[in-house]
Amino acid sequence: MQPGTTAVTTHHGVGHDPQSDEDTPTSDDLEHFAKQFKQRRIKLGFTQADVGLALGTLYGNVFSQTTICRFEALQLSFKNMCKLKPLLNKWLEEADSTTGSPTSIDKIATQGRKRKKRTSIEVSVKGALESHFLKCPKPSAQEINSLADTLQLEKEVVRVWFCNRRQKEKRMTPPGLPRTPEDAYSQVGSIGPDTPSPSIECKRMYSDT
DNA sequence: ATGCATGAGGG
DNA sequence: CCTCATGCATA
Repeated sequence: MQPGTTAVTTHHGVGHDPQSDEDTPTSDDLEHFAKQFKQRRIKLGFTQADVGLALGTLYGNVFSQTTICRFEALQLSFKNMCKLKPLLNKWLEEADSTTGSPTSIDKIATQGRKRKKRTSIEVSVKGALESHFLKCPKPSAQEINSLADTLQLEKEVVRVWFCNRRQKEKRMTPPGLPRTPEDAYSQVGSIGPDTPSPSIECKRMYSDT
């Protein structure tokens, strides 16, 4: 491991831990924590779903595999990450201190609501949507209607697609970022406030389940 | 791991 | 209608 020399905490007065829970962490803190968390989680033999459930039985806040996965991948908003970090940190402490203790099982009742079947949007259509998003990330209801008609989709589907797309833009890790875990110093030089990279590589890595 | 979806809260 | 946190279902 690298003997982190990134201790940039502006200490002025009393001493305090950078990894304390009573302070808004920096993006760097979160990134590091997420990495450590995932590593330890795997080492301890837990899956993302297990953690989500454990959080529920420990503190009453149940989370799905999806959320844990997104946390580890930094695919949540900064605020959301800050909110979840203390919880996961607590779980980590518990998990590693509890040497082989059986976890209690808990279940929550599922709602009797009918969820709409996930609409599969064709790749070509997705491309069209993305093009429009680049021009206008926030189209009006009328624009959505128009688009929906052109693409032969329900306008609700189009509307939701734009909502989800906007959320993606707000994640900590912007879409298309080469997040190679083994990569240590791969910089393409100077990147501006926006993504000037015309070609984006899509890498698939199956490091763990 | 990720795409589409829900629902609460705000205006 | 939007944002935001979150997850079922699926690739």
